[in-house]
Amino acid sequence: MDFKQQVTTALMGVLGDSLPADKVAQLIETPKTSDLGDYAFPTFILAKTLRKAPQQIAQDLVAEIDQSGFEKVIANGPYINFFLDKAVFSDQILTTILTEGANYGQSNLGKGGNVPIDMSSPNIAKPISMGHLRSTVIGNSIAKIMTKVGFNPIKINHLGDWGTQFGKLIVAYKKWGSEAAVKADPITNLLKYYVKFHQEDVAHPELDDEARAWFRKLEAGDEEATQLWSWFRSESLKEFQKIYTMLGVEFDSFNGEAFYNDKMDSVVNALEAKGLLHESRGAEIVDLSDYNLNPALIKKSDGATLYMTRDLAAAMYRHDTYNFVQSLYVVGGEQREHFNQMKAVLKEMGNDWSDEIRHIPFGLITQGGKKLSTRSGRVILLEEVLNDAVQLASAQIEAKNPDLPNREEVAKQVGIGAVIFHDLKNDRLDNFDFDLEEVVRFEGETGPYVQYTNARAQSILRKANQEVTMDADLIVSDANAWDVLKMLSNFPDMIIKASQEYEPSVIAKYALRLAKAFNKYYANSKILADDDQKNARLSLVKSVSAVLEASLALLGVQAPKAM
RNA sequence: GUCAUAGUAGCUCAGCUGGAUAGAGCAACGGUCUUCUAAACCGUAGGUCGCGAGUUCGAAUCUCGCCUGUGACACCA
Repeated sequence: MDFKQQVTTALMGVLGDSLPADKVAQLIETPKTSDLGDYAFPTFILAKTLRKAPQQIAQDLVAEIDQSGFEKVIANGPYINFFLDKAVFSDQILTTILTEGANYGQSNLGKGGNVPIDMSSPNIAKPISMGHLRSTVIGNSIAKIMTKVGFNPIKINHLGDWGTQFGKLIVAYKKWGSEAAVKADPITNLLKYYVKFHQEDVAHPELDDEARAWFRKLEAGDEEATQLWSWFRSESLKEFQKIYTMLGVEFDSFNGEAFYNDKMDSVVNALEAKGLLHESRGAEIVDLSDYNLNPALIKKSDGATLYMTRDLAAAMYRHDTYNFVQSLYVVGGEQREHFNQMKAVLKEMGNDWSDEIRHIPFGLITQGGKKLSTRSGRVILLEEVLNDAVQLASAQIEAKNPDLPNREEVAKQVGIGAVIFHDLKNDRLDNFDFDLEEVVRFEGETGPYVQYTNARAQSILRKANQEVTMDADLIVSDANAWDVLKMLSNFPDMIIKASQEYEPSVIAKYALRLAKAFNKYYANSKILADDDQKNARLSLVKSVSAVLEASLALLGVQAPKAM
């Protein structure tokens, strides 16, 4: 039964023709606190047509309304407050969750449509930083959320595996590098060579010429250059894989920039054929003044292609390959203009599917208020942050629960869970200043708080020593349980909201509120008391755990059964 | 300068398709472990919702202007 529909029907019974049903449904709101009821209807809009004070209207309507099926319906000032029948609600929601299990909240809005998601995308030979973490975990969570509403996401790691920096890298490696060092610690040493190159080329500008020459060789398919490039790439990837494993993120494609090398000519040709390409200041551009945008640079004055060219090729490749219903790019907000340009160019080419391309921007991470950058040395290495977090979690377990079995495993789940959750709990667009203590906090509104709540629920289920049955009605009448039951019923709506807004924080905030409601119930009620509602209470605990675990899963956070 | 994005408690943020006394967490202060995991729970204190107009029965929420922060503004990605 749809409870909101029940309220709408009741209202329509007394409103007559004064308001259409969809308008009524739209006006029904959820009061801030349970003591004001479960649904409320404000009567202000009726004041004009009925020529009565809203307070009076509320009273009059309540007197006429059919209250059957509700616990009570009362007038409260200008509002009509509806209190649902708690027994019916309790039984219905708990039965639904126990029956559907992990499928609770699943829908098929997406009808199986393909949704490529451009995410993570680190640069070869450079370490993965906190900035990449955002794209990785946001993209991963969106993929899970999209799956839950029936889409088929395709996670694409658009690696930064091409560009002039590879010329520099090859020069540096040949001058100062060693195979053994790269094999032992690829990222650290490749980065070292790269940095040394930039130090040396100040005094020795001829290095830049060498680098350019090597990059040209690479582009021409020179065997040695290609072999080195491919080796750097695979060593880097191995290193990245360690971090992805820690984060529990998997990809469907690692087609990066290099993959589109042979696909750019056709883009340029197509633009030319449609007469969109213009020469300006020596470069080839597409004019976008109709869109109030700067021109899109397709070719540099030296004839070389650019980021835009490559992304256009990638966009078209993804369209042709996946026939997507949406194409997402989880990329920092500073690239807004770029994606607007890209969509505009595709549109100019006559591709109306360009409307289904969505840039999912996110805020910047700063340190001490300053932007991070590899060159200036302000980098926060993700691996270090994750390791620190695991260590802190381990210390926490030592202090709180030293007898816990498989402590190391749990420390990883909790430490890394804290980092991921911290990144996802706020609006994507919020900037945040990096503070390790803040990121790996275990108390308050954090991932570990949600995990801990679930661990407590699991602990009760273990101690109960009895299976939850659905033989009798699952009625939990405890007042403290009411908010928990209502929170449980909200989960499907939250998933839909999160999917429409591409906002994992919707799920994270929901999980926090559910956990909070459950902890309050837990602190005030004896769940394992032997009375006739014990089975019902256990079904509530089981449902809470199921939904908490499902929520964490949507965020890509693990849920240990004990911690 | 243009465009985008943000400004809510000491700090970090919810709330923003208009609605009932503006909510959390952290930090501070004070309570609760002989009873299901105290990574928890309860309480106290803390706010001109950047500023000023406008629309409305009603504005943190919508419109306009201003101030401040951040980002982007063609040959990087």
